[in-house]
Amino acid sequence: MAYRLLIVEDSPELLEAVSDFFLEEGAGLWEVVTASDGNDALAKATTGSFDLMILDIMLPGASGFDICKAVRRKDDCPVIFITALGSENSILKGYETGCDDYLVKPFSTRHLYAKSLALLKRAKGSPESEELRCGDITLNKKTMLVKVKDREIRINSREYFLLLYLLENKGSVLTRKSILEHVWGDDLDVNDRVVDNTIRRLRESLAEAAGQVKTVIGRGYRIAED
Amino acid sequence: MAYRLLIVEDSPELLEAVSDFFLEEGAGLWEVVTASDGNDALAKATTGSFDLMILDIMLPGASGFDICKAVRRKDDCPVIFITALGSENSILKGYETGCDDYLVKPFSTRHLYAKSLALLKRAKGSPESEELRCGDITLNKKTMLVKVKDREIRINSREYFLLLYLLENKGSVLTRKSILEHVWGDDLDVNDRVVDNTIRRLRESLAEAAGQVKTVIGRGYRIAED
DNA sequence: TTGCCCGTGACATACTCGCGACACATCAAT
DNA sequence: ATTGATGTGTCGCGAGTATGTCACGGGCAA
Repeated sequence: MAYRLLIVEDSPELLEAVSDFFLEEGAGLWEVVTASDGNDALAKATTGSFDLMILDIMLPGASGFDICKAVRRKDDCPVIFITALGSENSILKGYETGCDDYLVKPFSTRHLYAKSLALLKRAKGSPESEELRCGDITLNKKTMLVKVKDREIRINSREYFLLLYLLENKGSVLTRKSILEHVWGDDLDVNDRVVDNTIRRLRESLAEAAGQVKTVIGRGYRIAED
Repeated sequence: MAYRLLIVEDSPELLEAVSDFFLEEGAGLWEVVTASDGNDALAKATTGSFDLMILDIMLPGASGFDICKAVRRKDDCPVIFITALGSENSILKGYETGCDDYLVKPFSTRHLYAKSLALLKRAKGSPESEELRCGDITLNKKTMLVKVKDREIRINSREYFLLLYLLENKGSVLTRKSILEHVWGDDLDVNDRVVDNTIRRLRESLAEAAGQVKTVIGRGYRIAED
């Protein structure tokens, strides 16, 4: 699914350059909304829901600072300032209003793009990773194929979603209860032992990598690197 | 509780400047570990557990990239590169290795500090931030792993929840009654001595850190820094 | 000392979990 | 429709682990 991005910048050329770069570089990854004056931006920022905002500071109407503050009152959406104001005070003011990053013009669009990905990854968890890996196990969300040491293995649906849930929470201990909720959903009229059994079958399917599925007695299960 | 910060930089002056700034500006907020060559840094980064790393790229021994990659194999700790390498390629390579930010020298220490705070705030909710620490004991609520001096220990479920309760109320004395209520819940038809016994077993599990679990005669138990 | 409080080891029991076996549903090929 | 292959839920057993209980003894304060 696409990430919603708001770009606010009063120079039409720069706005277009940045916007185009995101659209071309991450084909389909971004859904870009733009604004070129402060009040328009404020309206869009406060009413819409975004995954990332890139804001100029000096704007006609409300300033980038104003927009950032307004956003922060509402949610925790990542914010990057791009501005010609390179003074230390201005930078620090930016961070005080709660921005995540501050880029002084002129800047490399590619650099901005890399920053955005890193920030999004930090805020949301990895953007475009279709592959989840842990030790010898690789799971591809798109093809739904699972590999152990680059050898493809046969795995059935319940096991697949269980493994997916484990991998998406690599390292964490998952209780039976939460496993049931996430993998079985609302069919909560099932026996507790299905989890054990599915874990067992998953381990069988994983063959050499079976040991990576750890049981934490009294607490649940987790997946580990080895 | 202090954030554990690793700073790696081969110029002694810069290293000291940055380190001092963090220690003075955020009095008590930071626990700083430093390294000035790549191999030392690599050892510290992979064995210790940190909340943030600030890495130079060009170093004697392993490079900052190497350190970042090694760290990423283990966990998700935020990484900021500080370097004289300002070329676009180098910056992008930095982001590819999974860093969160890339600062080109010369930079403002105050700016670095602000970035660090913003990043740390953002990284909340990541595994590292779910950690409770007291003296040599670290408990991660997400992974449910307990470490003593960075060495993982085996602990069973009852002991785990007892330790969790102690750590969440670090400093306070907890009576047997309140411990029973919180750790045992509704099964209140248990003997009073189970608490003692579980405390004993917890101390066994904690090995060297056993002394941190203090008994307060006539009142109950508390956990202390040493 | 006396009495209370706590630590400790031993022990019995309760519990968890892995496992095999089986039942039933689904689905495709015949 | 019949058949068989496959996927999935359920049951019950047994080994290993966790946990509650008890009894004993030591330390400390009065």
